[in-house]
Amino acid sequence: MWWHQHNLCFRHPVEEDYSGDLEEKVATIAETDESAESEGVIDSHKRREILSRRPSYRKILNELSSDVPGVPKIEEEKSEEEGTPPNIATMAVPTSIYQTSTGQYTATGDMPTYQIRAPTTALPQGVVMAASPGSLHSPQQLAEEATRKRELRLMKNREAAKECRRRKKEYVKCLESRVAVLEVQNKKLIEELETLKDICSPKTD
DNA sequence: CATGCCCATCGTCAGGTGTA
DNA sequence: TACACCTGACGATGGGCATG
Repeated sequence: MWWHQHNLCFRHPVEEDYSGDLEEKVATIAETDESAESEGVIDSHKRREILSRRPSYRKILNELSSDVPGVPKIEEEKSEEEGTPPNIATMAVPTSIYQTSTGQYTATGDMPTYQIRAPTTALPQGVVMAASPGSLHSPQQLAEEATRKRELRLMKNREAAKECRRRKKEYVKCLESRVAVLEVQNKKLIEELETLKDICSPKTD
């Protein structure tokens, strides 16, 4: 059985969409919603501890597709999406440094300016390999290196989040179409059963 | 027109998962 | 085991719509 215990209650109003319901529908899982009352009681931190992970959408869908011929596989990348040219990556270099609980970061004070349109597997290599740790000397250089690494990490994660959301949408669409197919199938089987009943049952008149 | 509500989307963080 | 990747959660933002 699937990961159906995941997120039965703690639905984020927007991002946490209804895919869980679809999963239940497809798998015909008996719902145990006694925990619905506890919504809002458990804080976010505890929530994360409770929630169990499930496989990635790509994995799930690919497994689905191997089981069911009609189910499409999630593609690795759609670089031609929206018709925008790939491999455009511009980043503003932050100037000021601030301290957070997780480390020393920098900021410009306004929103970071970036425009990225590159496949996740083809990140700007020039940026990645720009400086090796051995070539750093002054604290300023170290700070710049840390900043550069952080910006790179954020950029990668931004793209990863986009891709993840795209996959999730695709996954939900797939589930929806699967629900439709199964409903039709179910209807047909019920009709067939009724027909067979009529044929097999002896007339008593 | 101003305000409030709802929804979609985005960027980020944190932590789980996969793999070399 | 370190590292990269993936994804749930959260807050911010902006657009659309209804209402006063």
